[in-house]
Amino acid sequence: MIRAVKGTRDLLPPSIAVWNHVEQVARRVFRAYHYQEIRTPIFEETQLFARGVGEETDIVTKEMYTFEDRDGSSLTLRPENTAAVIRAYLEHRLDQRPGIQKLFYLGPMFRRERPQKGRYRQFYQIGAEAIGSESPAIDAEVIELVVEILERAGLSGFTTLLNSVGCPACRPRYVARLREELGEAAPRMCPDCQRRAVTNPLRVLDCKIPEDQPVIERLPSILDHLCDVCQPHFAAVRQYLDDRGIAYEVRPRLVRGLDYYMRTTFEVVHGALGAQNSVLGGGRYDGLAESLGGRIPAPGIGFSIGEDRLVMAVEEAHPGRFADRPDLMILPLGEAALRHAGLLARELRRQDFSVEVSPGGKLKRTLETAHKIGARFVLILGDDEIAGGTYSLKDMTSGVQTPVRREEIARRLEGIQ
RNA sequence: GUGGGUAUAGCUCAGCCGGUAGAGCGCUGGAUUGUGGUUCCAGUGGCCGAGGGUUCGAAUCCCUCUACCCACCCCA
Repeated sequence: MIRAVKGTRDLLPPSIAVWNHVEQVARRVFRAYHYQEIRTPIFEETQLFARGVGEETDIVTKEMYTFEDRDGSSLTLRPENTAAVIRAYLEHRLDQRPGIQKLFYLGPMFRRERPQKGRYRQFYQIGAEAIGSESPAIDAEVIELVVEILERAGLSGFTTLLNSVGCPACRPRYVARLREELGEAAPRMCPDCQRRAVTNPLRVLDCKIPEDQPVIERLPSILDHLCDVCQPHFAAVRQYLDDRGIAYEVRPRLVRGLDYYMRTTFEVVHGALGAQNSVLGGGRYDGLAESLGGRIPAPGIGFSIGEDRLVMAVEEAHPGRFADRPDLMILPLGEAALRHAGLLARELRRQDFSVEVSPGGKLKRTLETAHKIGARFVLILGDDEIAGGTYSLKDMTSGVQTPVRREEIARRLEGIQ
């Protein structure tokens, strides 16, 4: 039997309703903050991600779905979308449009990792980028926006982590300092940290091994090494978040995996997700456009929500709450009633009601089916009703059944919407 | 790439020390006429992940493989 390939999955009812709910909430919030949608291709030239994400990152070195096209060019299924959005910004000269470009996207991304809870090879991200301003006010607004999405989606009990990772002016100095310290400390740490101390010192900071924590505590903090630009920028972001009453925790050891981040970085974690507890990550990337070879500066900040993880957490918090239930199920008794039901259903469907028509059978069974599929109302339609010109409308929640005339049905259904 | 766990009905799982399969849920139907949720009855269901070995006999013991899950790595 042919099965879905490793790390991919079918999204089925009823949980697809949660996906739609999350996406609908996101679209509504994006609209409120005046973000507009952008849809970039699912695959791009490999170079875009190699340069955008960082040649040395794990994503680029071992997790990309890269293939050779028939003309010999190297293409890659997108492992993330920020680089592509910036590419589009440069390609279409969106810098020439008025104001800050605020764009959102949602869709599948691809990384060839070993699947586990909350991690898939085809996974979905809901993200946004605000391009064209270096102002810390934008940073705060972006964080406010993403928190708004999470809350309105039905998530609670999450923690927003905030940090600044500096910029090309100050981070190298900090990294050098860190290397120095690690020269002494690393030998006392876990094997992974000893490796990271050489390859990527910043990664040592978020090692999870308990024994290493005391050592990590004593390592220098990047926040003490921010330059004259980064330091006030970070202070301003915090100020604006405080103004809004948005809760966050400063985590000087929060580092991001993608090379393009600078200054503000943030992450939201949630307990109910297993080891992959991060629901979203984001940050500022003022130098990304240049590293893509663009001559136009495109300072920006963005985030991406791991939709699979958000859906998982929302489902856990509100089981069964977002199921798609039909407003009405029509139960015709007999051939004449079935024909009549077809016409009636079409009329109601044109008024945007969700209507199911039973193909027939014993009333007891069809009522049982109506109950199982969650129909809010049931309309019983037999010879008596056709003759009398009224229908029997039953409220499946209360069990109360009342005679209604055709023109009353819509109004009765409205009452429950 | 590394480690651990699990594979038996559509789903969740029993099945001890080897004697050729069970439950609950689901699904279909019935409990006399056109009334659901509860109840009762019946039916439907399985190459016991695949291959090999031990044995008179393997879902059960051994080996190999595969798949899935979880964790590491890394990240959303």
